[in-house]
Amino acid sequence: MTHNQLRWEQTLWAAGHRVTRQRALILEAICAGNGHTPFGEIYARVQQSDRTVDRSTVYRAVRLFVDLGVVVAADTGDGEICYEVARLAPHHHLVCRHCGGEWEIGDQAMHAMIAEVATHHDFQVDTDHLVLFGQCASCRH
Amino acid sequence: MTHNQLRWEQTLWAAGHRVTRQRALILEAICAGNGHTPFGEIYARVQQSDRTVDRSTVYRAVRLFVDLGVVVAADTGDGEICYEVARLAPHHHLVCRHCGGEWEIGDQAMHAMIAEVATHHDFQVDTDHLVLFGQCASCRH
DNA sequence: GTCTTTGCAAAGAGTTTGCACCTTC
DNA sequence: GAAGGTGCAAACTCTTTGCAAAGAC
Repeated sequence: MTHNQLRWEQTLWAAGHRVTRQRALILEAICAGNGHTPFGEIYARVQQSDRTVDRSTVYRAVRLFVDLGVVVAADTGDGEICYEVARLAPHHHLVCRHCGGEWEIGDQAMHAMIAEVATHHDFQVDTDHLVLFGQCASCRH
Repeated sequence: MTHNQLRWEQTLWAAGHRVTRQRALILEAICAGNGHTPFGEIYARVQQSDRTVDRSTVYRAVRLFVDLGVVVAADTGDGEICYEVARLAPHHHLVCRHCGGEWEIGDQAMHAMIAEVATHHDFQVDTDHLVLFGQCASCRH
């Protein structure tokens, strides 16, 4: 939720980029959503704080954050790319097809799957952000 | 590879749609790729058979096929939506981050994961098409 | 003062829509 | 013959780029 200020500022600085008010606003907007935030929503949130920030600035900042690894780009499955601040522990999302609800889960559930794929297909799965669709408990009743 | 003619024609017909030459070409183009086919490639293949078929026609046909369940839309992860003819058995894809290779796997590997999510999160995963990223055997050496 | 970043405007790619004509049934 | 599909053109959305002015350091 709160964006570890020191960290991203250092990361930018170390890569030779400047720390600006706009970039702070944009990162704040990405943090504001507790899950995945599509581009349009990031822009909308930034606009609420400062109407003068341009779309192109948001595009450039988001791309920069992704390139630097401060933000992770994930893909909700319908082709819409969503953004989220990078975290240490890999995690995944459950999305209900019916109500559209989202839940976050750890990656314990993936361990067995990853092991199976490793042995049977000699492939090292390295997915830090899966989106699994299905039906949530309430929608199933 | 071969598109079960009777089946899709019946499906269209049953839903009150017409079977046309263009739709046949478009479905053939989707089948032509043995894996995921992005929109641009579908269009390109259709164009090779018949230059007069319009882009909008391909868009409309693909959407219709997806709506009717004849074709499945999947998402390779980078925001590009790919299409594939629907099959009975659910299956998933492994994509190597390094060489870009693609492998198809069955859904046995998912069973454990699905069970885990069902018990721990009370969520019925219903994902018929996952794309898992990682490193293939050759690229790991 | 230098070098990056920003806002603006314009261009570009990808996708959708309206409509007159054509095709399927 | 009626209902639905097609091609064409235009519109629309989303994203990127060039450039002069503003801002970070």
